Amino acid sequence: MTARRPTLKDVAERARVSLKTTSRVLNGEKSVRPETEQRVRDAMAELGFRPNDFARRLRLGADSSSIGLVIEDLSNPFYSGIAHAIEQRAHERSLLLVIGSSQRDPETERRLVLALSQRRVSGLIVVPAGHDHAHLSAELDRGLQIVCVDRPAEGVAADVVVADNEGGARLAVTHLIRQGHRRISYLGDDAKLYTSIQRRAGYQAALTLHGADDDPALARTGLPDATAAEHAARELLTGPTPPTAFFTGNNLLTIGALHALRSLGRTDVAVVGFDDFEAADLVVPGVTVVRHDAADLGRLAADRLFARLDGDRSDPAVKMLPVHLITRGSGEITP
Amino acid sequence: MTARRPTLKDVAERARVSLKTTSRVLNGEKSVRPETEQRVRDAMAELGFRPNDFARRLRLGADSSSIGLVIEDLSNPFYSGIAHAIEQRAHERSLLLVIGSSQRDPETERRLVLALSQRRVSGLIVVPAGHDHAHLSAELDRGLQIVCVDRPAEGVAADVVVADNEGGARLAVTHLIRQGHRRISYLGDDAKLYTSIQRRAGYQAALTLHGADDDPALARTGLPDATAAEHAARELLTGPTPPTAFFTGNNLLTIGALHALRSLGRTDVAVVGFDDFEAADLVVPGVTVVRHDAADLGRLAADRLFARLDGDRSDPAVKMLPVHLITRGSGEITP
DNA sequence: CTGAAAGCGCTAACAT
DNA sequence: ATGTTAGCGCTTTCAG
Repeated sequence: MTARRPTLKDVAERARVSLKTTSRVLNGEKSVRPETEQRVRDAMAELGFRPNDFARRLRLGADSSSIGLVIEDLSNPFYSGIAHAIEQRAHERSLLLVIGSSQRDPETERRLVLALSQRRVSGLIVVPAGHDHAHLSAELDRGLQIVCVDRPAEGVAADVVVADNEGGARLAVTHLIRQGHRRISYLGDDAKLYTSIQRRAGYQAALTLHGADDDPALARTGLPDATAAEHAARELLTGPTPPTAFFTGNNLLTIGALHALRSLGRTDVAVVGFDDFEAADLVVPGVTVVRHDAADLGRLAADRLFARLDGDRSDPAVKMLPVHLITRGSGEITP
Repeated sequence: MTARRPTLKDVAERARVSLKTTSRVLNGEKSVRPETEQRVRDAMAELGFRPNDFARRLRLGADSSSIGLVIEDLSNPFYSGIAHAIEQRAHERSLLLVIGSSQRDPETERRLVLALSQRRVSGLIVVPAGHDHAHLSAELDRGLQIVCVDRPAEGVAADVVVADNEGGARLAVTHLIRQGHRRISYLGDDAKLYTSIQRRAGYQAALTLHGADDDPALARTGLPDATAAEHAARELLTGPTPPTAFFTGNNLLTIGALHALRSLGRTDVAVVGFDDFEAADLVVPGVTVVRHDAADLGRLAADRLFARLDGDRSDPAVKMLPVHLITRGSGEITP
């Protein structure tokens, strides 16, 4: 015999008042005699009453007072940093955060977006995966507010908050060139990803601008993780025309490259990585990186979404955050 | 003129069928003529219809098909690792994950738990903060399934999944003693925290068991972050009776201690830390740590919760996960 | 195969 | 200060 969850009506009967009076107490409306209010409150406590959120929101025509976040991989510190910043901002507005990891799978992303929309999230922040973003446009058309973070969704009229990937890469590679390097290798992940494209472009731009070697063999992309980067770096270093420096496209690949250098006993090769990481300053030499702040990215994305929820109807805009070169030693090794 | 969101009734009218038939199509019931079904589907598409989840769940008496997670700090890789594992498991069951960070504040935790319960999450996973867990018991009494992870909530009859903190600490300190250390310092965070208590206990137990120095001045707790640990370590090292080894209570404190050693130019002091961290093997020497897997913790907590949701009514149990000592060099330095 | 009516639990009007 | 009635959008009897 599983006792039915008590409803407002049950409370009303127990307190010997009408449903409406009970509702008044629940909602803190003032026009209730203190004595009556107390009786109602007692009844609620005795019954362990909890208002039914669905009924309430249905009646009010409200949304779920939560925002949805579809992110790539919550276990990656960069993305969880974004998520945390968003969660903090949401908390300030008494909104809950519903999270789903797309695992870079466009279909998973699509399903998550749909599920979140169905649950009537107040707004959505997405790290877009894949290339077909029709489902996002469809939600926008239905009136759901969407903000993209870390990369834009091509062809979707939504706000975007991104880091200056291209500029950061140019900064990194120019720095290496200034140290005297001519043969600089680029290690990157999925070449079709927006961030990869931008970083690769910055790499190329810097090479061209300063007349460094633009040898296609030096650019290795499609590296999914640290191990792949380690293999690629080792191959390059032991090949016929090795690089004297690496520019690595993300934190995992940086770590992979450093493992390769370590295992080959090479201390004469420079490394600059995109993304900072824990203990980067404890490695010897310290790892020079292009840092971009995940928390800032998340914060600004949340703020953009809230502005929209508050009625901002201006044209969708791209917000690009600056990045910084943190020199710690590994990028200052000369050839 | 913001057009009202179309309802099932609107769809029914447009398709010139009854509400019920439309509902049948929506729910994929078979007893609808294909032709009728098509008309309804067309109407839905034309109107951009989306079923109202609140109405649906209200009518069905269902919960929100999501699970709540109240965690300490999503930006800490350890906790985001837990969160990610839970999210993956939830995804397999088509459940969404609603996350809130308590920031170690019991009042924030209480509010989050209440909010999640009100939203009718199917179940709750909590990293308990503080000491008064009455709100958790209250939810349990109302029938909400709760699993605690990383630490138990004292006095609450809920399942718990924790790492073997005490055993891990004993392992670490015994290892240092075996290297010949007698004066081993313990750096810990908030001394009232369950994990801290356990790790501290393991430290003491090992000291006592092997007759190493149990000097109270060597144990420093209440260190909130890496910087605090760095200061504490430096003080100890430059004090009258310095330790020859450190056992650090979490990843942040380990990094702080390493910074202190680095800045003092000390390479003769051993360090073993609780928690593994990114690039721990790239530091020189590699950092010896007690590793416990956040993903395992999350996975098992989720599995426990799902078992409960599936009707398991056995007594609440504590699941303790083993930890492993990863020797990389820093813990093998002899005095 | 299709439809009319009732009701999930709550709040907003409109009484009293 | 309190109560009555209607209805949010959906699904579920129960009829046709």
